[in-house]
Amino acid sequence: MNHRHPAPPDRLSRPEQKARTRQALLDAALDLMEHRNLSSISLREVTRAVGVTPTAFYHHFPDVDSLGVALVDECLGSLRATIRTVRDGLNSSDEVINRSIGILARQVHDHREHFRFIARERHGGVPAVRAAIAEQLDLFAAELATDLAGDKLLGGPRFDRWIAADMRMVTSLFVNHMVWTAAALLDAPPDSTDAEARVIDAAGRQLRLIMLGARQWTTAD
Amino acid sequence: MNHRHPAPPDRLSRPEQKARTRQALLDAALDLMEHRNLSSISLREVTRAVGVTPTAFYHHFPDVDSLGVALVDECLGSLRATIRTVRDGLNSSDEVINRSIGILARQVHDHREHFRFIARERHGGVPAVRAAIAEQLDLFAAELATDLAGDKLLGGPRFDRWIAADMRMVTSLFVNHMVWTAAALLDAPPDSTDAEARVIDAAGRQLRLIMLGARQWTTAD
DNA sequence: CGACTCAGTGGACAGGTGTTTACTGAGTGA
DNA sequence: TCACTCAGTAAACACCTGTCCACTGAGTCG
Repeated sequence: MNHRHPAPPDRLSRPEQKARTRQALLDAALDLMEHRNLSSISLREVTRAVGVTPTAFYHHFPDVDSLGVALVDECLGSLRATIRTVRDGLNSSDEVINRSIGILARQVHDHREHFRFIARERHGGVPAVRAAIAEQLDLFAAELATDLAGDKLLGGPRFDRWIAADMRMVTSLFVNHMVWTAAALLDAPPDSTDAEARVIDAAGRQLRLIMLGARQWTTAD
Repeated sequence: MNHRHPAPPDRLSRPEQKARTRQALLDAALDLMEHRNLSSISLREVTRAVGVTPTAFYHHFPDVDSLGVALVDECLGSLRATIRTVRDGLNSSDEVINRSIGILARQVHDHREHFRFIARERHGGVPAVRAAIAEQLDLFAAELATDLAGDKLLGGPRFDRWIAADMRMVTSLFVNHMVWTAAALLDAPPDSTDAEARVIDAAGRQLRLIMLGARQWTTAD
């Protein structure tokens, strides 16, 4: 038997238990935000849903806004990671478009709450949360810029020749389109594959049209 | 002197007074939403700001959400009217682009609260308000579609030949871009003409790129 | 073992909330 | 003139909120 006891078999260690409660608070908040707003859910509701005392909340977050910031990192961080793992193997630009939208649609389908939260709070919420979202979206745009500049899209625009300012304007166009597409997918009824397909089709056309414009773009200030 | 008294000179008639209070409630709500959210302002706050009893509120709106719906009509209705009055006299497509963005920028500059409200509540808020916003934006897209199809843009895409589905996808692209541009203008500090100019410049480039793509677009399903 | 840490408890606090009820009194139309 | 309408009042209602306080007791470390 162990004469030291750093990790008893069934009972959880203290930091483990704390992390678990913290995660439970995050999950509960996301749940409560299905039909509502970060600023319209109360600290007490969240703790009630988890099954702890209101006071216990303060051991994890100074206030509800900070919990919101943590949620932003959880939601967009995971999406960014997912996208990073599948960014390679680019071929024709149409293929890239279809693939990207497919990934986005799957993510929205699997993590509705995450995207709903981001769409809700992007312009809607507390300054701190908005800033956190803006920061993550800027990271998206920056990563997209390096990917586009580095890789060769067969039959697509020669992004490697673009000046920085134009690069930023086109990546922000893509990122905004992504966020808008996610929001449109959320507005579609969750079970109707038909409505979802329509949104995906329209989004694909829009991206193809933008790509067409980018190919023609002469990069002069 | 008047022997009938339909409108006494200094005192206001009853419906006038009622309309005035109603408008005061709308204005006060918009004011309170400068840093906050429709669902996080309270009925009592609004009435307090106007200087009437909480109970008086119910003579104008059944609840705060309905006030929100009324605000949507006020904000987007006025913008739609403004745009309608200046939609004529189109020339080259670049000119149209610059003109449209100019109008938008001026409107945002003059009615910050209106656009802030729309951006906040578009995906953020109560279902009724979101629906009202979506309806108004669809109206925008429809009007834009008829304008584009009817007029001849010199050097621009021949929109009059497009099929309906593609027309919808491109107008929704424009409307979304408009909303996003408004939001970006709001995020810029209100006094800095420099930041504002950068946003306007980027938005113009994006629209020109989209127009370039539209010109190339072959309308096949 | 024994001292210490700290996640979570339970109760109380002052203050704000939406909505109800009965009322007042100026504006109004016959 | 006179009865009626109805925007706004005043007080009370039960309820929920964030935060403070002193506390408990299991996990942890020397």
